[in-house]
Amino acid sequence: MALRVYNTLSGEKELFVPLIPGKAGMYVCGVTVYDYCHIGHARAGVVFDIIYRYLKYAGYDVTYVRNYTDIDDKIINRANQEGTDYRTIADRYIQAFDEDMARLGLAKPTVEPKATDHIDGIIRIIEALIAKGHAYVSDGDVYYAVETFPDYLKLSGRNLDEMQAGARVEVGDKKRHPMDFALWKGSKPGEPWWQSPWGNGRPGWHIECSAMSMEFLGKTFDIHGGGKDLVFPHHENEIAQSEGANGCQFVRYWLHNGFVNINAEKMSKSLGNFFTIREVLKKFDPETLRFFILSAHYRSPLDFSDQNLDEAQSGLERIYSCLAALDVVLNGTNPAAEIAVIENLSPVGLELQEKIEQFIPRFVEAMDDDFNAALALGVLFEMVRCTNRFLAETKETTPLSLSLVAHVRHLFSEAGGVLGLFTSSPAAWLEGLKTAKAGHIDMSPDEIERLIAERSAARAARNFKRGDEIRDLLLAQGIQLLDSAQGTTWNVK
RNA sequence: GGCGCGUUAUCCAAGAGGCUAGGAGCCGGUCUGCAAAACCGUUAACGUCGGUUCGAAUCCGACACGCGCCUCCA
Repeated sequence: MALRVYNTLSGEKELFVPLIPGKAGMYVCGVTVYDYCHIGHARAGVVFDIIYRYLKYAGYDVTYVRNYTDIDDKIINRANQEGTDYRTIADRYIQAFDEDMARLGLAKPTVEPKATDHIDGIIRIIEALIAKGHAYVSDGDVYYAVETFPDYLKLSGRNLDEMQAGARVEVGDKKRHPMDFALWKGSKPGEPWWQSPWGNGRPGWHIECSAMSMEFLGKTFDIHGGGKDLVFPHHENEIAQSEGANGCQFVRYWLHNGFVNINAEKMSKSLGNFFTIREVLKKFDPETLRFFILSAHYRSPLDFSDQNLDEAQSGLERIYSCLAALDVVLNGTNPAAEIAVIENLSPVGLELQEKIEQFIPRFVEAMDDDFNAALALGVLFEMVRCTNRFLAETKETTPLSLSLVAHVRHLFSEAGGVLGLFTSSPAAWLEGLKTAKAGHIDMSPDEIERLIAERSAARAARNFKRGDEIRDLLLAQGIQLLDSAQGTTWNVK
């Protein structure tokens, strides 16, 4: 049983062997803070959150670094549009990012550095690159000379000649080679700047990640993550910078998450077909969004639509309903999960017992296989079905049934801790879902209650015709009635 | 133009040669005055054409369709 991860560099799943036994260093490219995050950011955040959680669960001492890119053309443009400074914009959207990610239940990384706090480190790397002949100064800018780095494009599996055939590369007159990229940009009037040996200016986009990862994780570390779209040029350039400057391997395992699609097309700022996390969370609860993201493998494309979110919500509701039923049985007690006697178990009880024993091994097997959360969820659902069956046939609780139920509950908490799910109290989550749905109807709760009372009276008088009329009336409003021995309640369909 | 990925039942989705994935839905059952909800059960698939193999959704080849990267992107 060992963790295997898909490494973009090799194009294969590889056994995960950390640089230092028992430890894992992980760097994930965060966001450029110039606008609210969209659900593509949510996916990247959730994906690497469960990778982080699973590495910890697997026993590694993990150092997780996720940066904020807080200086960039887009931030400056936004500041100019609003007539303010870059810092105001960056700080505003850093805060927004933190709020969004907290709502999605992301665990805090070990460090969340900002590019602008690492200008010194950035300058040191650029100096080293110049000294080694990998970079050159040109009219206040500094560029990386890609032809001096033979391994350039090894991550994306291209070559320089083919890239040029793409013909979308502009040949700047400051560059020696059209593919050379900026490490340092001389500041234009009105732009923020920092002092450097090459004059006042600011860092290029790629260099900050080389500087910050080296600062917190060293010259070589285990995992570097980000969206697929960062493979080229961002991560390719990071390799050129870090390996060019340090002369040793930069990253051992490159992990890239797939995109969120809208109607099978990539969702992106440039296409304008994106939804912000905030918009989505007005309609769906954060855990539903997280569950949806986890329902596909992290490298696969994920098609976003209301229908798919609805389905995710139904699935999550199924699990929470089961957990709520477990909590009712447990009724606040916390019996030992150890099973003392397993004679007397019915076939269904024996099956549950078997599922319980297999649960963690199967869960771990799924997650060990390149963090296959979708498969892991399948294991959870099998447990739900088996548990429901057991609860349905168990009329009275016994110490044995209680211990089985408690064991199941513990397992869901354990798996939920890795997936970042089931953190709410099941009853509260289900109630919250009902309340949220109730916000979408026109009828007031008082009016509904009045009609329910009238219907109950009619039914008591065996006037089922009138009772059914009221039921149909409410249903037309999207309100469905739930009759039970305790009376009638309602929810929104 | 170059490089790469994908195509699994009504929909979403896992699956790296022989083992019921799973979810949503449909349908059937339990429950109910009848329903609904809930629960249980059940159904069905591997883009096309070839090849390798005792055996292919899975490996190889061709084709078709879709998508991504090559420009800022998660």
